[in-house]
Amino acid sequence: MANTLYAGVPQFYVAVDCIIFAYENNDIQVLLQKRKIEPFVGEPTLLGGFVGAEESLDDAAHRVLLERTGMKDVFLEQVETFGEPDRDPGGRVISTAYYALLNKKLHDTRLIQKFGCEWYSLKNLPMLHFDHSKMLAKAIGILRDRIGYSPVALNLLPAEFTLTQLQRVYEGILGMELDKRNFRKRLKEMPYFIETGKKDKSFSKRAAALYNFDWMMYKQLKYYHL
Amino acid sequence: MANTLYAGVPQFYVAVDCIIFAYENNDIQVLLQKRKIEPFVGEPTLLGGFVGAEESLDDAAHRVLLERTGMKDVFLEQVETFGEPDRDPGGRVISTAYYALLNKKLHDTRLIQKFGCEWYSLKNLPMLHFDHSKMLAKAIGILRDRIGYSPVALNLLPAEFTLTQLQRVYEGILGMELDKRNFRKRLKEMPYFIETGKKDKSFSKRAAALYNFDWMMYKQLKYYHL
DNA sequence: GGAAAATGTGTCACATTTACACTCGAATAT
DNA sequence: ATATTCGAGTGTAAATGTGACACATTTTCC
Repeated sequence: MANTLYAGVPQFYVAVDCIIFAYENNDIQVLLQKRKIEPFVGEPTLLGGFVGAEESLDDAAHRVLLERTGMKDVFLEQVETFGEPDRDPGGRVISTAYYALLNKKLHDTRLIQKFGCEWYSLKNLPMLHFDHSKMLAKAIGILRDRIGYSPVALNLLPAEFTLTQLQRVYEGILGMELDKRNFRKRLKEMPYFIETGKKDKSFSKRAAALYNFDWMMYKQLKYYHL
Repeated sequence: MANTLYAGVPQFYVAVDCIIFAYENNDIQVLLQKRKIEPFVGEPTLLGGFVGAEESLDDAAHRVLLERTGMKDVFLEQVETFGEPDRDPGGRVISTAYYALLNKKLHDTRLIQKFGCEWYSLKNLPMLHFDHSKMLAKAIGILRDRIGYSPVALNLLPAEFTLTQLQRVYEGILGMELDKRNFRKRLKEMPYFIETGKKDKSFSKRAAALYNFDWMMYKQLKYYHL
């Protein structure tokens, strides 16, 4: 026994559950997995996993992402920890929810199929068991809030993107339409949105300008303005 | 063994740590406790406790509050969960941080003395061991954000309060001075700040009007405006 | 009765936010 | 080759919100 110091103190299973967001076809989506164990076998569930003995919570969430989607360095942020005694009928499990924002083009579609994962539109989410619907709702709330003052939504797009794509991402997250001119006006005031000079024709007849985001400049300006 | 389902999965100690805020003399304060076990015996530490086998995280935080301050029904909100493998040298402990806002007049001063607790001004906080300084910093950040769109700061004041007191609470939390007229102008637009008709002379020569906050009206209006 | 200390009140300049409609360029169909 | 279609791209005016600012009032204390 390594821990004699806290002898007698109860111990718990600790898990992470990931709310994985992606963007495709003007639509924000969430990745859910068919549950493999009782109860609720076959029903969609958040992607979760137990935390390893020598693993941090963040590492566990990154590991779950890597195992299921094949992606490293995915944007992850903690949502909240859920610890009701009866939240999981299989045992006393504390679960920390994370949300992830990933570029759907870079994920491994075979891997997610192998795990029985499927993308669901934010507009048409199924009911989830346990407290997973609460986790999901909280994650959406945090994300909606976050994009108001942080450029995290860019994690849902390729490095080069059009302004219309970015607007669609915001609209999908917020669940409302935005005014094109006002949206673009605000971006123009931010010097870290860089026009690459390239054009994208795949979404329109008239080509749209491709931009990228200068994260270095963003961080420096943000730091400076503290 | 109750849990055969997750056999072989590692288990962890689970704790809560509370960042307890109060207001007194134009000053926001945090309650810290002298640590009783090695390492760092005698140093100030956040008020923490292990979660019981049949207890939720929220319940554990409320219990810690009750044990140490004698207060029930204290405002509590989860901050973040910390789970680095080496965060506590005494064992593998996951800890969920909570912040609490309480009316200092109602707490049991003898009880906190018995536990070796002391109030520290936000303006003059000591360094804390483990990840407790991170927890504290995060809690302050969340609180600063929260008071911008929620009346939680009222939990730091008695049911009847003057507008100057409330302004001092905001100033203490934000760490900056606010304009009196603009502050009061905004409150006047909110119908759930009710003038009681009573006056308070204890803080000024000219008496100040006492207000209370109609939580019912607040919730109803908020709900309605969704 | 005068000084000190905190309460309480309104306006104006400026910045921010919102609403709104047409031309441009390229592909496609006739 | 011409017309049609579709998304890209652009500016202005009105409304709203925010921030700065100064003095009279009431009571206590000396």
